[in-house]
Amino acid sequence: MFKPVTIKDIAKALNLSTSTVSRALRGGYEISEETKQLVLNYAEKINFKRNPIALSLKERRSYSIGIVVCEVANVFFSQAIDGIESVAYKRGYHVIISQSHDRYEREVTNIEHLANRSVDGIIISLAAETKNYEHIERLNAQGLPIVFFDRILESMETHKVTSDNRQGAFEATEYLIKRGCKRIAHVANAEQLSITAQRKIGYEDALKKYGIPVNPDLITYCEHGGREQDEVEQAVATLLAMPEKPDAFFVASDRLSMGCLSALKKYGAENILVSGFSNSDVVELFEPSISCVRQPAFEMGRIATEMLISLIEAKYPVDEYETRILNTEFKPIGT
Amino acid sequence: MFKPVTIKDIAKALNLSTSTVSRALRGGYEISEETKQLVLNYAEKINFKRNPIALSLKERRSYSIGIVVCEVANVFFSQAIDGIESVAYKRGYHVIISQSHDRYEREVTNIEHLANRSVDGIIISLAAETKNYEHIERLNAQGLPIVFFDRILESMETHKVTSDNRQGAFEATEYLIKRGCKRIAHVANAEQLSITAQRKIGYEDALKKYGIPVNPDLITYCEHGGREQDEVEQAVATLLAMPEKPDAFFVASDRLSMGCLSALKKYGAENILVSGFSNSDVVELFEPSISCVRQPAFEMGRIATEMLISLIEAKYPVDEYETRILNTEFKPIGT
DNA sequence: TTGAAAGCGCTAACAA
DNA sequence: TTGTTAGCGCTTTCAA
Repeated sequence: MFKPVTIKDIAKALNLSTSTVSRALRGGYEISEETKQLVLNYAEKINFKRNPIALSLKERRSYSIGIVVCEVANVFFSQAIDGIESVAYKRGYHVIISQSHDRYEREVTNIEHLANRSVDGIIISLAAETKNYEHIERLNAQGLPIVFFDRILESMETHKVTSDNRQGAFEATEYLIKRGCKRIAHVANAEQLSITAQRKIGYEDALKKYGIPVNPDLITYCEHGGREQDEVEQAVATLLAMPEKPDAFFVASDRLSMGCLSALKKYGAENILVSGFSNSDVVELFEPSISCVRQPAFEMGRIATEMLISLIEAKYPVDEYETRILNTEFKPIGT
Repeated sequence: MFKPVTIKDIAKALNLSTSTVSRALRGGYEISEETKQLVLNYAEKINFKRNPIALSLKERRSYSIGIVVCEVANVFFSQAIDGIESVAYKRGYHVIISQSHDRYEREVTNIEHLANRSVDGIIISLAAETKNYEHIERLNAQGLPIVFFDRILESMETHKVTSDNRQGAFEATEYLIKRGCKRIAHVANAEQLSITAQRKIGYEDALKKYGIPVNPDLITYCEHGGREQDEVEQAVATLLAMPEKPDAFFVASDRLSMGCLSALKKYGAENILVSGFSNSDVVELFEPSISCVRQPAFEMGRIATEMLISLIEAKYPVDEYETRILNTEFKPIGT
């Protein structure tokens, strides 16, 4: 069926050996300009392309990197992917995207799929449901380069990129306080995620700064990251049903933010002030509205990829790792 | 660095030949139950995985399929991707996603990247800017299985999946007419896209049915698919500046719909009624609001993948091709 | 039932 | 400067 031309075909046609052809193709030294042009012209004519699979087998690397995110339909992640692609392509790498849908099993399957010599390294943001990290630790121990972004695994020794989740959460909460809110609920992501912990600290710090007591009842975790809208609606309903209803919501992620706004609308609680993490580009269209903490998603992807490629191409084993924390930006409603 | 175990390691450890190990691993016949178990147990113990690259080279296929869409940040496409993945994984295929960002050059690059023996087939929705199809036609002629979905290439003989764009557009336009609108503008995608033509026909059919003259001045094409918001704002501004201002908009795609709503809000024209194609799941939060034509994106992805795999795994050359047209669903505002 | 050997497409020592 | 050859990991005839 699909039968691409090989180096052998060229060799035969030109009456050369495959190695000569190979050398000519890769612009080698040790070859006469004449032969080289001959080969190059012919290759061009018949539209020859090196077989990347054979190359991979030979070089024992694939020039492709794997990405694992919870889902591409999430603006934050699709922007991050754009950032990843921007440097990957420039450096000659393919990008293979896979989605965990915030499920542990999917994450394991995807990583194993990617790992087994078909990618040279992996960039990952953990699934909300992941609590066991063996699948990643094992690969890392085997020497597969892994870089974390966004939802990182603190305990693993490798490069990491996050945004300043603490500060972002602080600003979002402070904004609500300054707008006069006193009972600020926090709809959080799965408890074990790094970002959840950081954002919670920021939230609490803001409350403390203004002398507002931290009330654990006002904090709800969505263990599945809001994978099903039910989960979020449940959380919102519970908060709204409290004897002393919250007067504001601080929401910890893009998906949760959308879910909360929907739920608030559904329950007719549009008057409640909302701020939260979201990279949506149509946020100004939302009603009820939301003040957003923006993460530099593209930049995070870019940096994570630089880091990964530096690991992949490192001549000597790397033992100094870096954690980059990028600034967030706060956008109050209507700006 | 990363050094996975090979079949050879197993052979050495167990004092067998590589061929025996290979046979045992793939549950072959011609092998004693005893040896088989021995190998299987050992392989399990050391967590052996076959090297997919070597396999690909050998079998001359990669068990992976390539996808080209304009962007994953678009809900329609991310849903379609979920559909594609759902069947691909079940059938043992990897999925490699790439984005054209509606640019012709990116589409060409991506396709060539994917094609050269690293994928067994391609599922594609054309970039808005693509007007020349040689890059696809050549591959198809070479025997690489290709399936189109959404933005199809009518002239190519292969399987295709679309939704009923004509009917969807008809319903969206008819709705506006029934709400009393008389001057309905149409913000369309790039003119050469299959979906643009179909949706325009649906729009015009509806107008004709109700005796409203088709006014070409009310139709604006966005040649870049709304890749930059400027393009959409320009289109909206021009329409709003007409001596007889339109009283409604029919918008032809998800991206354009978002862009139009933003632009309408910006120009203070929220009173204009809007309907259009959109698979957004937070559409009820939008202000101004929009009535949506929903496409069965997941289903389209699913079917396209079934089709592609049937082409890939076909024992004999296929020469009967199918075009599936799926129904859309119309959701008036507030339902 | 097992092993030896060839080959998928390519590169790189080594020889000529 | 060019060709010969071995080998990347795996499967698969063919022989034993």
